[in-house]
Amino acid sequence: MTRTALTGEEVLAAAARLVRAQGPAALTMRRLATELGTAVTSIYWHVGNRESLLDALVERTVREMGEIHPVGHTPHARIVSVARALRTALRERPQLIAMVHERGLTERMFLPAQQALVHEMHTAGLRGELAAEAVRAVQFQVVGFVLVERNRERSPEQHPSEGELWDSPTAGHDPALARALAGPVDAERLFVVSLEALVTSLLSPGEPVGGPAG
Amino acid sequence: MTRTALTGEEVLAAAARLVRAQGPAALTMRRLATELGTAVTSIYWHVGNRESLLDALVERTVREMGEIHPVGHTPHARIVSVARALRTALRERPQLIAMVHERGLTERMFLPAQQALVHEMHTAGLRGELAAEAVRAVQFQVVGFVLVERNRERSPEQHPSEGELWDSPTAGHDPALARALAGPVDAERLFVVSLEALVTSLLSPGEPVGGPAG
DNA sequence: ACCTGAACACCGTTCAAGT
DNA sequence: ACCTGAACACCGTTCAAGT
Repeated sequence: MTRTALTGEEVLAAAARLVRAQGPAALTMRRLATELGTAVTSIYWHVGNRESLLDALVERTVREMGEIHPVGHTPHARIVSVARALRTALRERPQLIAMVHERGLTERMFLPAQQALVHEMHTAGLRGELAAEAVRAVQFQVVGFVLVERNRERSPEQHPSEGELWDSPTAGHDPALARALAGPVDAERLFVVSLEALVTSLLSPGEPVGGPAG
Repeated sequence: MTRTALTGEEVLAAAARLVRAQGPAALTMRRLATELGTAVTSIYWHVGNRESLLDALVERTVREMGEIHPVGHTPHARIVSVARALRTALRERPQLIAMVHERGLTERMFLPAQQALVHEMHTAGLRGELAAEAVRAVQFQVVGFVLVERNRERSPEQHPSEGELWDSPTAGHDPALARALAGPVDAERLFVVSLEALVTSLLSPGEPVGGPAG
């Protein structure tokens, strides 16, 4: 019945388990202590206060997000593949990613992907500010999309749902559109469509960046 | 010194003031009561518990976000103007928008803009599923961008900043790119660039949607 | 109809005291 | 070096009691 000495790693693992299973609100110091079979105050000795525990948890998630490998034979395809891989990785850890986002480490998390993207932009012939802008555009696109997507999934029951809101009168006599907007979003498809549009535009050197104002 | 009878509106206004001034964490029932000069328990009579108070607060924000007027002479320009107006409105209420997002009412908030966008897509000749997809692509783009943007602003001091991370070796011998990625983001410009790319692609009927896979 | 204080079950955190 | 319980200052919420 005597437990082996508590370690910081052990605390972290239990904390991650709690967050994954019941969300970040369930991660209280007292519950964690019960889970570990120790006094609340022992946790403080190993990982400091709750704030630094969350920091460590998020740090670990950022490390886990490290690897991405572009695939495909053109810069366009390879950029799209990085973006898709990133989306997948983000979607596998929804609560932890939300915590990373809340704590402002989204950029750090994105760095390996950013480096891969830089390489592809160079291959595609982009340099300097133009390449930097292209990299960031893709980054914002992916992270933003995943945040919105996740939000939609977490709250499938909007109080007046899109479905109820998009009855025929408001849809401008376009029943197919009304049906489409009332139905669920094909997020995968929407993601690829927007991404393709963005990447195509970024890699075409003809258009002046900033585009026509109207 | 006797205060006039407390009203639900009064409670809501004080709550909004607290959130705006000190963030959502500062909105505790006890602090709110002190602010209002009443007992904590009075608040419960007027607005129910904390959860429903936050609901009401968010509801009010969604209502406030109602109006947007497209400007410009082409559908392209008018769509871009709606997106920009929306971004501006979202950025004026950062904490409240975060709360709307957390509570899953982002869609409801976007509805008036969505209706305006549908109109413009129709004018541009898009119909049915294609139009619906275009509307949603713009919606995801704007909301996602603002979420990322807001996150970056809230945490300007990344522990290893992008600046430190992008020293010359990692940047692939492109000092201008390194400088650009190390510096601050021109969010306005990035927003417009990505948006222009997206809208241009959505409104061009030549390209098959879904694009080349690589 | 509206307001109140007391009480309950939770929090995070500190600290002196143990081994 | 590691663990503990007691104590403090906070929470949200309920409820019986007041007017």
